[in-house]
Amino acid sequence: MDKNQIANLLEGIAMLLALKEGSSLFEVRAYENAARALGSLNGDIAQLAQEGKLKGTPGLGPTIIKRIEEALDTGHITLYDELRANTPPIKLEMLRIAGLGPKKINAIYEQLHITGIAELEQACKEDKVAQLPNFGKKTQDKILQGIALLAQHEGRFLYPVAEHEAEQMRAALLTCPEIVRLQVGGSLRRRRETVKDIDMVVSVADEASSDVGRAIMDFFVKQPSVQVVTGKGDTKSSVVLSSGIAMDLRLVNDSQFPYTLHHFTGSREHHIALRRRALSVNITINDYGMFRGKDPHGELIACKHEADIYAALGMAYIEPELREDMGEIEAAVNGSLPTLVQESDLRGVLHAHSTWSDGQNTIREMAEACIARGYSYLGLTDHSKVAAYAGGLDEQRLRQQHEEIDRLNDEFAGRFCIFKGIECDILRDGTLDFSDDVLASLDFVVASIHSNFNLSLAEQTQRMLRAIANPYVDIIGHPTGRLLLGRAGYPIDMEAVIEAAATHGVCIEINANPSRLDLDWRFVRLARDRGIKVPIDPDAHSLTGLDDMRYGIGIGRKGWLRANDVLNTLETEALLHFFQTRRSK
DNA sequence: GCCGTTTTCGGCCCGACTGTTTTCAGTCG
Repeated sequence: MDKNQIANLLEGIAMLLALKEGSSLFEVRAYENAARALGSLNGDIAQLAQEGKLKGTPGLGPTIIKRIEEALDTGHITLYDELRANTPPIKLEMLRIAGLGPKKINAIYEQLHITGIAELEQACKEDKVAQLPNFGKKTQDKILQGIALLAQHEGRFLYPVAEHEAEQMRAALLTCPEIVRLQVGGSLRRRRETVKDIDMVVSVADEASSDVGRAIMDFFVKQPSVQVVTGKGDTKSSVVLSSGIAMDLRLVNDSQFPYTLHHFTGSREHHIALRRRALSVNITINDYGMFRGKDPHGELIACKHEADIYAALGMAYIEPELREDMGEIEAAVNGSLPTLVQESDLRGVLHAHSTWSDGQNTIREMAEACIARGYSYLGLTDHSKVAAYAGGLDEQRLRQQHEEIDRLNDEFAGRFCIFKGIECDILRDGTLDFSDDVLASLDFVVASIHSNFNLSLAEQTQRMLRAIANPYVDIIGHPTGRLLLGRAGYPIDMEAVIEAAATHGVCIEINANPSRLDLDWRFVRLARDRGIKVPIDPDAHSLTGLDDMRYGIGIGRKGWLRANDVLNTLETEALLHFFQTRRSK
């Protein structure tokens, strides 16, 4: 059993405990904390357990360590099995409905004996839920809305969808002259790969009356993109937009803005850790300020900007992308936070397609679009021959493509460079779709899996490791094959892949396509720590696909990448040297 | 269930909004 499987079991225990009547919420939290602590643990879990090194890890106490050991020894956690056996599955399903928590779920289950979501929907329509004690018509309607939302999108949205909605609303609100500051917070600001809802914070002048706030809230809920108003107050309103995504608007006085923005940027885990640190230096933080002592009406520590909040705690400013309680607080205290990569650090594009395979634009068009975006090079990577569905190139067409690239490079000489690459399929057995002498004719090789997704974890990992060991492979493309909100990636031992890539000096890309964002940011950090260069690649199949680079930048920043950790921040000559040096080894 | 340079017991981040009930519990972020 690996680390993530055990973390999932612990998370499951937390969820099941929450649904069990009479259990302690703090115990639930303890299991949640433990699951996360395990997730961010480096190294082989079995080995750490054997050497007794789990002890001392914050969040892992004697009881939970015993449960981890049980999972390692037997593949099971008895507590989990028991809880699972005693929890009707419908309770877990109901947990995913917005507005339903453990208490209401238990009340519904005990009194209506529901066994499925469809039955719950039926019971709502028959007005049975509204009749329950402490329930009412509005709660019932909210449950129906929640069920509809769940069916529509599984409750999450791709980053660009949320970004677009947020940008539109931002532009509309900025026409209100009373608004002093306005910023998007939440997971969107933290650049998570998918977003559940949009948080926006606005401020008005300190001396503004509550009428001003009310007018802004009225304006907000009347925007054309608002479909349903789910809550409205003077300082907070909630809506669902026509795209199905929920949005909260928070309104404060301008002197409270930095504290509130910080609060609504999250993450929850970052705040718990930060507030714990604040308490240890006798400071209390809430949505509206930070105060000396334990009294949230005590002496205010004045902050104009978010950075002042961290400074008051004796810490460096923590970029929103890093606020996930993954070690950023310790790093901010001891001054070891990285200077994160920015889009302007990128010098060129690697991993892009043209009309030679399944791209929509010619090589020239792609190259000129790169020049227009300020890039110095394009690493062209059309598909290899086995990818017939994508018009993959055979050896002869590859040679013809190289002639075209040579002509274009002559034309662009001195101001732009096209590198001859390929996105070469990794075959089922881990060999590549081209022979070594064909691969040798290229400047660089991206190797990707596009078939046989259903191999076992062991087989898929072996397949990838064999490809990584091929001396002509420079970059692994979209390493899990996942499509966000669409399909899970193929099973693969990513730690083993990263280890092998580090050994062979192979890069692992962040595929910047917003439906992929693969390598996952949680593993980007690990790859970086192992010294792996991580290219940020658009996998562009058209000119507009080149604009996806910024989504990859977001993920790179979440993975603590600095500019020199990213392969395509290298200038043309340096990158060529990098590829040639790998070849000569 | 975890944790401790005030604590080995008694805390655990903190507050808005909602709905139902009439003073507060539940949910959410």
